[in-house]
Amino acid sequence: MAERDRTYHHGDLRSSLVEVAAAMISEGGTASVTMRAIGSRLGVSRGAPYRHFPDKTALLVAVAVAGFKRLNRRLGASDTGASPSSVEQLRRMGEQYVRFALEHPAHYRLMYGKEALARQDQPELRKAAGALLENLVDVIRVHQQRGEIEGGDPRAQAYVAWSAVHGLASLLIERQIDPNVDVDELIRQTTQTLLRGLRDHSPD
Amino acid sequence: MAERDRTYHHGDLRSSLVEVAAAMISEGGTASVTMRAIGSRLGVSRGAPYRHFPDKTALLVAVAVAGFKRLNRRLGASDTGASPSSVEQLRRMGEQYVRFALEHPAHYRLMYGKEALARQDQPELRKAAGALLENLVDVIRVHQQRGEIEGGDPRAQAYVAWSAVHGLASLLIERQIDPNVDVDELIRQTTQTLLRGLRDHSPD
DNA sequence: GGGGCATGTTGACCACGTCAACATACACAC
DNA sequence: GTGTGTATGTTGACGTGGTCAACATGCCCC
Repeated sequence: MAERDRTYHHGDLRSSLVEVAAAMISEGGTASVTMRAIGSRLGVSRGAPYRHFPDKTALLVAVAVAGFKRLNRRLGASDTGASPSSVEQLRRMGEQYVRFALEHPAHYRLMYGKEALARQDQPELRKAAGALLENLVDVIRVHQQRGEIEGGDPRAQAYVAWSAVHGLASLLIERQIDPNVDVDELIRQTTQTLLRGLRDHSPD
Repeated sequence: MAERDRTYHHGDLRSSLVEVAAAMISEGGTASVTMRAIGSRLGVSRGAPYRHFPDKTALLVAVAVAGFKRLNRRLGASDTGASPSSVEQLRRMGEQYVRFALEHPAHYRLMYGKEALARQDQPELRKAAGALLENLVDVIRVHQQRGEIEGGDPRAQAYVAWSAVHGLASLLIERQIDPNVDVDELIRQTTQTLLRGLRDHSPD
């Protein structure tokens, strides 16, 4: 993957480490990611990563951050999509979100579920996830101004929307959902319900 | 905790193990749960648990299952609540769900996020989580019949509802949500939005 | 062309899950 | 009661993995 020639000094170990760790997570799950294994895969010793990350957790944080950035980029793409017409745009964002999780389940799990990462407040992680939220808030604000979504605190609405898609993604990944269910249809139904709920109307 | 007298044979190690493991998870997180530590806390050697569980994962599964049962019981309580009047009942269920997660974050995390548990299809776990879903489906069906919720596949709607509360619970636990946000209000808003979305009306 | 810092290596340590061999004691038959 | 078999608990050992300290290497800049 890394195009560097292999001298004694690797050249760009740090980013290679993140890449390889991410790949290994995707292939074999978090359990298969071992400092020794990562090193050996890069033709480097087990100790080498410690020159770039204080410990394994820090490496995993970097991987998680990279995941958030990728996800963010992907959502951005569907954001500025062809026709920024109706609520359809928001729908598509939600869909892309879930799809990302389904395509990279282990990576997604790391981004969220990792207790070890959440335990210490990792500022980088927080920032990456925060960026995601900010983008969502912006999009919601736009839709509010168009009157397509009920007024009120856009941040709160963003949290609600995030909850919906994250919850669905999470349940799907953890196989809590009957495999016979039509996933596409379920995604559509979820975003549909969410958007209906966010649309202004009705008494209470 | 366990009231047994400590002879050589513990008497009821199996359930004590589950209890203690659950307690340790709550107190120190999953990482603190070690076969050795569990044993020592029960005045028993590190090998003893292996007479009751084939491996650590099996023990954790038992803990997770216990968690699902507790959660289920709690939701059941709010189900048959005083006034089975309006959609308020559903709202309360959602609220209780999230509250449970907030009160037992590590336990909740174990119930879902544990990759190791999900990886092998643990039938017991599946059953316990399935029971949760079934109850939710039932409640939704009732509300459908009352016309308080749009018709359609109640199972799909249950998944949508589950996604919403699970997502919110998960984000809260993983501290992805700004601590300055009023949690109660956010919970209310989430269930509110969800129920609006599920209510029948409007074109599409 | 030499010194210093960044980077990589190796040996060692400890914690942990797990297994096999061994110990104990309770239950039940006689 | 006595004996024996099975369930339960213990201990020693092994392999894996994260991590640190001591050492090696080589790039960069004067």
